[in-house]
Order: sequence, then C-alpha cells, then structure tokens
Amino acid sequence: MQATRSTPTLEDVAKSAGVSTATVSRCLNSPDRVIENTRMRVLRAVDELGYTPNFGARVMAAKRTFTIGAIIPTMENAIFARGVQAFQEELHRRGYTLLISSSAYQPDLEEEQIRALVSRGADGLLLIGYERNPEIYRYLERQNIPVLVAWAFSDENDRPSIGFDNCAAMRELAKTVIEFGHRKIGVISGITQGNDRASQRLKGIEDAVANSLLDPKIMGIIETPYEIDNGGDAFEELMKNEDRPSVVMCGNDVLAVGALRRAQQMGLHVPRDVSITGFDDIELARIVMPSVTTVHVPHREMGQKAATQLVKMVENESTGVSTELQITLRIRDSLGRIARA
Amino acid sequence: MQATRSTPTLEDVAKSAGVSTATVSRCLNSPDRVIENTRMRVLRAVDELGYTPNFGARVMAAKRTFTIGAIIPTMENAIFARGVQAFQEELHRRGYTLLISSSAYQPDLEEEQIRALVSRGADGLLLIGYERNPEIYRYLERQNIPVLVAWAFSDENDRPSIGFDNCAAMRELAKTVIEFGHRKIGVISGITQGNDRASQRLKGIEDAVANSLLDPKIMGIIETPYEIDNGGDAFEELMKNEDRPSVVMCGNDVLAVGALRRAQQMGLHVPRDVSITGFDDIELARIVMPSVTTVHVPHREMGQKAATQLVKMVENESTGVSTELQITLRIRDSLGRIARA
DNA sequence: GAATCGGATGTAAGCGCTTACACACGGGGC
DNA sequence: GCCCCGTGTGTAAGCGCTTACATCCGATTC
Repeated sequence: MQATRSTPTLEDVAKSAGVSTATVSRCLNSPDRVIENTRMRVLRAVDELGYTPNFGARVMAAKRTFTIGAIIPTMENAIFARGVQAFQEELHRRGYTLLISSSAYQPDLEEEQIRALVSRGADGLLLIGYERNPEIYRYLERQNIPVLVAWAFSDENDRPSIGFDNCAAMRELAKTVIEFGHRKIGVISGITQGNDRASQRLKGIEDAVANSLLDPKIMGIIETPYEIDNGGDAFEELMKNEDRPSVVMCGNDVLAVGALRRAQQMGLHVPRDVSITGFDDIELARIVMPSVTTVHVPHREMGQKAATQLVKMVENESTGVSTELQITLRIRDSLGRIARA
Repeated sequence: MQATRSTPTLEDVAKSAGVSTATVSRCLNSPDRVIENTRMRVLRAVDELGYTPNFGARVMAAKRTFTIGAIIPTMENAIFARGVQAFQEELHRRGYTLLISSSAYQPDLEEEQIRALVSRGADGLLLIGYERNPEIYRYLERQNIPVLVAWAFSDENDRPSIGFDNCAAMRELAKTVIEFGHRKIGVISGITQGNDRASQRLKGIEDAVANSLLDPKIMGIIETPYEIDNGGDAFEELMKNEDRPSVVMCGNDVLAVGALRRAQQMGLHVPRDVSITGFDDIELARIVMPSVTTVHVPHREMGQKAATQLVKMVENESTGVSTELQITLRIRDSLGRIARA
C-alpha cells in the first residue's frame, strides 16, 4: 500500500523487497544472475505492487524493444490478412510483438505510419512492395532500422525482400489464358501509381501478349482501386466495347469477384459468355460460384519466413537476403476454353 | 556532419543551431513560444541532421503518446476490418496514431497484447467485447488507461462501451425466422467460452424460441471457431439429424457462408431445402449466391464513434459513456418461407 | 532616467530503466 | 594465515526528452 496512487516503479519494488533497483532489473531480465532467495522476494514484491516496466524508460536505457512494425496497405479485404497473421505468429514464437498500421494505399499516410512506428521504437519494419519515396528509405537507414519488403520480389532490386515476382506470375497466368484460346483480353488493374505490385502484374499481361505468337489483343485496360464494386463498374465499362473481350483479367481477386458478380447481374454466364481471372487466391476466390481462376500466393509461408528473416536482420545475424517464393496457378471454373475458330 | 554515426539527438540539434535543448524542444512542441528567427535556425538544423525525436524519451518526459491501441480477435476475416478502418481514420483526423494487435481469439494472447500496448505507451485502448479476466481490468485501472469496449452493448454492464445488443439483435432475427414459418432451427454458434458476443447471440435465439407461441424447436447447437470450413462441417453435422432443421442460424456470416457452400456441395438448394442466416453483414454475405440474410451492423459508424469517444476519455473530457447503436435486419435470398402445414 | 514588466531563452531537475563498475564475502590453493 | 578469485549486490551514470524556474534584456511607464 503506497501513498501515491500512481503506477509503481522499479524503485518502489526495490524498496518493498529491500534490494537495489539493479537487482530488481536483473531479476526481470536475466533471472539466473540473481540468487533464488532474493529473486523470490523480488518477484513477490512485483506481484503485490502489480508492477509493469515502463517501456519508454526501458527502450531508452536498453535500445531494444522486441517490437516489429508492419504497415499494410489495407485491412479491408483479406489480401494481407493471412500473411500478416502468420507473420505475427512466428514473431510471437520468437518473443517479438507485432504492431500493425494501415496506410490505406496512401504513400504519405504510409510515411507517417513508418515514422510513428520507428519513433515508438520498432526494431524492424515489414513493408509491402518496393516502391516508395527514397527519402523515407534514407530516413530508415539513418535510423538504422532494418526493413524487409514483402509481397514482392525482383532481381533488379537489391533491397532485402520476400515474395514472388508479380510480373512473372501474371505472365504465366496470361499465357495460360491465351493457351485456353482467348484472343481478346480485357484488363482491370489496381492503381499502378505508387504500387509496384499492380504495375508489375499489368506488365506481366502485356509481356505475355507481346510474346505470344497467337496474336492476342488487349481490348482495354482500366485502373481502379481494389474494391469489389470498382471491379464491377470496370467490368461493365469494358463490356460496353463493341468488340467484347472474351476474358477479363483482374489485378486481384477482389476485383475479379466484383467483375464476376456484375457479369451475373448483367445476365452474362461465366465462363460461357466471358471468362474472369483474379490474383492472390484469397478465400473469396474459392467461395464464389463459379470459383475464380487465380494465382495462388503462399501467404502463410511468406508471413512466416518474413518473420524469421526480419528477426535475423534485427539481431544482426544477417544484413538481409531476398527470398523468392513460388506461386502456382489455380485454374478454376471462371476460366473457360474458347473453341478453335 | 557529426563524428558519431548514430542518430542525432535534441542536443546535437541544439548545438548545431547554437541554442539550448529547451528551445529546440519548444520549437517542436509549441512553436509560437519561440521567436521566428530562432525557430527558422532550429528547424534548419533539424532538417540538416535528419533529426527525429526519440519517442521513448518523449513519453517518459511528457507522459503522453497520442497513440491508441486496439486489440482485435482476428484479422483473417473482414468482421472487424471496416470498423477498425473507420476507427483509424477518425483517430488520424484527431492527431492520434493507431496500433493494432490481434489476439487470435485467445484470452492469454490478448492479455499479453494489452500489456505490450500499454507498456509501449498507449494512451487508451479499444477492446472487443466485455468478457475478460478481471485481473486485466484491474491492471488497466491501476495503469490509468481508459478502455472502451466495442462490438458490444449491454445495460447490465457499466463499463464504457459502444456497440449493439448482440442478444436483442439475434433475437429479432430469430423472431423473423420463426415468422417466416420455420419451426425446426439448427444453430451454428461461435465458441461461447470467453466470448460474450457469441454467447449473447446464442441466447438471443434461445430467447426468441422460448418466447414464441408458435412452438419452434432448436434441433441442435454446434459451437465452432469462426472459419468458413468449420461452418461447413457443422452444417453437415446438423444435417445428419433424422429430423433435419429447416433453417440453420449461424453466429456470423463467415459460418453462414461456410454452411451455404456445404449445402450446395451436398446438393441442397438454399433456401428451398434449407434456409441459412448469418450475422454482421460483411461484404461476403452480399456477394455469395444466394445472398445471405443477416443482421446489419453499422461498422463504420461504430468505428468512428468509438474513436471520438475514446479520445474524449483520453483527454479527460469524459469518464466514458456507453452508446447503443441500432442494427437492422437484412432479409436476403438465403432465408425462405415455409408454407403453412 | 529609474523602476517595472513581459517575452525569449537558458539551466537543470527529473522521468524509470539498464548496466559498467565497485564492493563485500566466503572458500580454495599455497 | 595470506592472497586470489568468483559470485551476488549495490552504486551511480547515463539514455533523450520536457518543463518549472531562473535569467536576461529591451520596451514601457512615470
């Protein structure tokens, strides 16, 4: 029972246990350096007072927080959820706490969140995609904060990253689409501005079209934010074209499902009248009818390995390597074959 | 250009600008208390050195962080996503940063996350649902951290909260289901242990059944974690019953969609052969076919008001009031009428 | 022109913790 | 019995910041 009603400090505990603050601190941080008897006494005092260390003070003195920050573009749809969940689980296993922030796909907001997390003592950061203001990379370097880029991988970028090659993945899907006989391709892409994943995916389609001997054509490209209804609107727009695409390839599953629903509302049968493809393989793609053909991304694996690697970087066991993950195509009902002409 | 390669401190800035640390601090925190000329000089120095305040130190000295913490049970499905997004937006508008953690529906993990957030200096906390270890509430009280409970509201609980009455909401839905002619009701509930929302919803169904003069019966109740496939498994289980339910009411939309899909795989037509209802009105409920009858929760409104209110509590303008939000039923295709016998 | 005042700035005392270093003590080795 | 060593604790110096209080100085007032 103290006089002051404020939260107890190390010193209070020390006093109450009849030891020095150093001993209390040691009890908490390296218990084996304190003899059993003393330790018991201290721990009892901790308990009685309901003491919790003040993090700010601890950070200041020890320079480590065992906190990792992650900034993801959105929580509204499940794109990042599974990966982040796995990331958190693995971090937890290793004794780190994850703090998450969302940037709503806005670069300046992301920057703000990065600074917030860093100044709150994050030991390391997980960021989605390479593309951002070089300024902020400089800042992170200066602050000496290890950064791991996830959901992306590219040979051309030597920043440590874990993910897959968005361009190659989408190219492969597009190749398959073309092999299925499609020659008129509509594209609904995410906003490419400031989003390398989106632009790489788009490039993948363009590459596949350019490299194919079968003379496929891109009938139209619409960029739109990653939300269901936007996918629908874009789809409707593409279908206004006199010469309708036989397949609409979407930048992710959310857009694809939006397109799919709109198609059905417009009385079009998928895949008989038009095929639709997505990207990411989130649960939604499997759940809708017809199920959506998409690119499967190993979200859990990515999250888990990201954690392992980032921790290594934080603990100075690695300056950071890049890991490429393999994607696989999931050919489902929303993609149909076009009969030979 | 300093000799040391470490991050610059207030003192470095002060030295470089030829003023005291106090002046630098004032420049950053209350610029109008410093004369223009000096301020410019200081800001230039800040810029040149790439200085960012050390948060730990700042917290320790100032006792305020402008950080709010939120711990949500899961990010894997969209239940909390929209609300949290709105919460974050409103906080941002008011100058606060949101840090999120997920507890994976595990009370001990939640406790850990609460402590982590508090010790990292959260000024206030948003928690989902009332039910948790009293110990942790005591801890928060002792630490003097305002807590707002969201996604729940109950007259019987005087803890500040914002949300809706889960029991009454589900009761209303159940009443409608009964009015639609259903007499044999199957229930797929979330795990009620440690989750007051789940148990209140279950109670709502039981109340409606008990109070109805039409003699409806609950044919079976299965509790299962909130995941799609679990919903499917539970549905299959319920349908093994000789006397099959005519409607399966689910604890949330995720379970409902799982049940719906499984029904279709089993060759059952929804709603002709069996009706299905959900709760939450997440996007998924609207997207599947048939669309799912559910309880609409004003997620965005809840998130936004939660932010407003929690900030008030943090800023000592309110000791916290409780706000009840209105839910509405969304009667969609997955609920059919049973013809009079 | 002396007294007074107020605004701009400096001084320095913490905030709560960690940890290098100092110290005390008991037991072997000689 | 002396020296040395290792072990368990205590002492105290920061960590980087905010802020109450002290100080200075030019402007105002009479």
